[in-house]
Amino acid sequence: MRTLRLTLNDRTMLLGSRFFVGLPRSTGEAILEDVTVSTHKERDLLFHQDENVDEVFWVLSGLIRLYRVGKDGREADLAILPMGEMFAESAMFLGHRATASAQAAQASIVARLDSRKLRHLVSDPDVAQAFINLLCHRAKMTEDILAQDRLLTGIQRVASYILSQCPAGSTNFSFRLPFQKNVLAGKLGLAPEGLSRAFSTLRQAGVTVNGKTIEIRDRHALEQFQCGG
Amino acid sequence: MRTLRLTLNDRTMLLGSRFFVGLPRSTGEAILEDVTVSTHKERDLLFHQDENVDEVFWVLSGLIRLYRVGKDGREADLAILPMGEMFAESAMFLGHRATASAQAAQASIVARLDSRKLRHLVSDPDVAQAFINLLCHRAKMTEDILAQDRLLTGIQRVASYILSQCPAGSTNFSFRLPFQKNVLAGKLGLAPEGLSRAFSTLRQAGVTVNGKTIEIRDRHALEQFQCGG
DNA sequence: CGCGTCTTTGATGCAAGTCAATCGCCGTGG
DNA sequence: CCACGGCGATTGACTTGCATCAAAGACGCG
Repeated sequence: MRTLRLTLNDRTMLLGSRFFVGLPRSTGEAILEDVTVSTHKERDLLFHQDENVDEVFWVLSGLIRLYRVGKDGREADLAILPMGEMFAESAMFLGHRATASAQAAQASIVARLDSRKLRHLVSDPDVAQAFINLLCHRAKMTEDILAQDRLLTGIQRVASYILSQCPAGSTNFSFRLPFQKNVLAGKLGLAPEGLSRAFSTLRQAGVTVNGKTIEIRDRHALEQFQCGG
Repeated sequence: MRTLRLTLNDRTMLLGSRFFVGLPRSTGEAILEDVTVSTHKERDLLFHQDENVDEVFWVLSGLIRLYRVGKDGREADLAILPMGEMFAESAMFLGHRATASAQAAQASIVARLDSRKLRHLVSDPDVAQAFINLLCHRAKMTEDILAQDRLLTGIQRVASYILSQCPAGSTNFSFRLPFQKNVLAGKLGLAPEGLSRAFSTLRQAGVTVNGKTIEIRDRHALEQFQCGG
């Protein structure tokens, strides 16, 4: 399903997101001029790896999962993108070939723009700089994940994730998972069963899981786990 | 040790490398104007993660290893950079903080440039485009490694690597490893012992390893392994 | 020739994937 | 309102992959 234009809310949300935030207002508005909007049910496929992709996308709501599919059909998540994130941006510089598949991990709304239009604007130094910032940030994210995969065990990655959700300074806190456990498992490079077991091991570090609510009794106990206890 | 200027060979090599190849000759030469050169023994540290890095680098010869160090001291390789590759480029856009450590994996020679100088040139659309291309390419590399780590076993990654060295169309070939097995193991996310065992398993697929020389009798047998045999 | 470093091999243990069964939750329809 | 069916989450038993430790072998270098 396709709706024609961006709501005002979505527009201001996007203008505050990573890609646009460094751009002059007028440039940002000009880019958003020709944007279209589409909605997707959970599990809808936006595009498939190696397919031709002539658009760039922004997540307006929901959650988009980027992943690769192996020869045996198994899938590996590369990123889980929340509201405001841009994607398929590197396809537009790499011959319009998608480097990964994109799927709605929940019901989602997505903004899209013909990438040729944006491509021309790269001659504007502000736009180029925005791309560079975005790409650097993305590169670091992927490096972080790779390093975590190689340096930490599953349980340690889960502990890290929980701590990353902890507001600085608090030792005792709780939060709601922003997505299904399924999705979190994929993001952390674990099978769903593995995540489940990790949670149950972390109980002894004072972590209580109830549906999507996670409660941490003592931050420091968790930090022990994160560093290899 | 530091030598003053670039040799003519190095200069033309760099001008043909990924970052410079899309740039007008004059722009490339201007950038290389203020470059300095340093040489490093194997295992020399160029910079450490989280350190301040005010330069960007190019590999003139040898091999530079980018890696992260975990809290327990274990190391995870993010990339092994051969001649012509640029690095620490994202530090210059991320507050001059290195996202990884860099070490010479062999005796190496490296060109370096004050990153503030290059930073100013990003307002030149050609230079900006060169950065964007570089960053996209790098992002894809890292994604590839992540996907390989998550989708393939160690043996399959080794098989993939060997096949990636195979000239298209030939079914029967041999080549020399461009670095120590140690380094290859790290690049593939394996312990050295793991790589050794992988080679010995692959013997039954017609792979013969003798020092740094690798010989493949039948490409197709290897492809079986790569896909999960 | 002898020493150190890289590599290989073997034995062992842990991490995590897989398969299968169960449980709990929620929405549907009777 | 309750019974049913479906799906995600959990748990258990088992298997595989790989790191680790230890020792022996190969290789290069002074």
